[in-house]
Amino acid sequence: MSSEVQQSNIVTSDTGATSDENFIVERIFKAVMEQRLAPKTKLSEARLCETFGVGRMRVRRALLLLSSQGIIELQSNRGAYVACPDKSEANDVFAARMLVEPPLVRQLAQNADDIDLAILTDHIAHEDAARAKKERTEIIRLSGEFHTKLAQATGNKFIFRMMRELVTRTSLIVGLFGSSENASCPDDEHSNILKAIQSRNPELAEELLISHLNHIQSGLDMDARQAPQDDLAAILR
Amino acid sequence: MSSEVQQSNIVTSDTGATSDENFIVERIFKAVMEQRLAPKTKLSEARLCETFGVGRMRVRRALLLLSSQGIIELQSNRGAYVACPDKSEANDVFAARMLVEPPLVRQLAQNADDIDLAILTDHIAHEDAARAKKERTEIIRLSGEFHTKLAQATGNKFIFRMMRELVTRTSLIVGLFGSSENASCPDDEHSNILKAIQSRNPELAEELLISHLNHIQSGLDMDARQAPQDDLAAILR
DNA sequence: TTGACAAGGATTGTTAACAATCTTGAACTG
DNA sequence: CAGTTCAAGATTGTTAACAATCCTTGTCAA
Repeated sequence: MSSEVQQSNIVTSDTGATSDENFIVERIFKAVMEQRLAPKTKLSEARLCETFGVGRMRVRRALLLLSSQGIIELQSNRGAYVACPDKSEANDVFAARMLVEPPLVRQLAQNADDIDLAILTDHIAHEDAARAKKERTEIIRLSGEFHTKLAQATGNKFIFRMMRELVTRTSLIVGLFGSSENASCPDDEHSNILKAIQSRNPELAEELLISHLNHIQSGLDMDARQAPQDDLAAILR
Repeated sequence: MSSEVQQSNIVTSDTGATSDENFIVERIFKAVMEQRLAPKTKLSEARLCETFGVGRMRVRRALLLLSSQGIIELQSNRGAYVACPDKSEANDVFAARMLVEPPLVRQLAQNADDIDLAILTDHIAHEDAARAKKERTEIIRLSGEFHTKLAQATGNKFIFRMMRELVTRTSLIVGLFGSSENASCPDDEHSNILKAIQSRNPELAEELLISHLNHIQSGLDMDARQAPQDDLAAILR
């Protein structure tokens, strides 16, 4: 495990591309992740240009990158829309997480160093604080980020990228199929998973994670999809 | 498990983007995968334009996509170069595969249907044929593709994408750090893994896969890196 | 000979105009 | 009134010229 992880420079997200479009990508990515941009929302080039004060080329490149990550969908001659996962895709996302995440926490329970654990502990504190203040978007963001940080704690950028994609998709899915209450993860499950990792109990950590994922998935209603639209680019600040 | 998998339309690689640049991406991707394009090779826009008979914009978009997949590296004002993984990245790739692939084959041993197994069996036959004829690039291609097809057999596009990225990186790494002999996977290990899956023996399949990955990794010399260069764009046909 | 320096050419990055496609809405027909 | 057609506007796709940067090469001086 690495100590540089929390610096978030070593294990970071986007490869290639200049910093300008990475900024746009990150902003939109984050907005989707926090469910501030609903699926099917149209992202027009002109709007994004003025929002970010940047040329059309940069916006187009950013959109291309986002589409390659599955965050948005590019329709030919029709523009970019926030991705809208369907039932089957939702199942795939959870299946993929069920495959990857249990071995991940198992490994963390065996190998995580103190620095990683400190970061995660710190994160849980933030989550609790946000929950206490009932800050909806903050709760959503931190809930997803916990899982991302688990991956980050491995110090492995491939694992991180995989998990980041899966967690983002999960956020879209929960926004689409979840009831307003369980928009985030159940209260203390994250904390319990971390405790299992800290007490170096791989089996327990894995078991808790599996039931955690099951809780999230079972809180979804795969048939009734949520209100599709809403649009403001002021969402992007 | 799905029956449409081998049609390779359901679980496919690239999201978004028009077909033209996907063609370019696929061509370069494949060339890297088959070790016909060595790391550090420069991919100049002009060259690619004439090679594919396409405008500069298409090429630039393709390069951006390839860089987002980590296949190439975009250097500001200096152009695109085939990615050149270092020692630490190589270790990360194998660590990620060790995390993902064992549960994957375990799951296949439990759930793979006859169609999936038939595809894999067929693949092994092709591999053997290529080996018999000593067709180097074909052997390399099929060796990697076996692992990709394992992922494809799950019918899960996220798992597929993850594995595809990892396998491609592995190909780069083996080309860089491997001796000329073990450029591909050891002879009958793929076959044995498949047999374990067919006989519905998850533990054995997992065990064989782990030792298979270990064989590949231990055949590498992480310190002596290979001849860096060679360039022709006729490589792309 | 070696090194620094500068000019020219080559390559990449950016912009703006143009072309193609889609969307909107009003007029028209049945 | 419902449905269709068509034209104007809006949006996206493409191209070509221009700007900026990098690389090469030849010259010069130590």
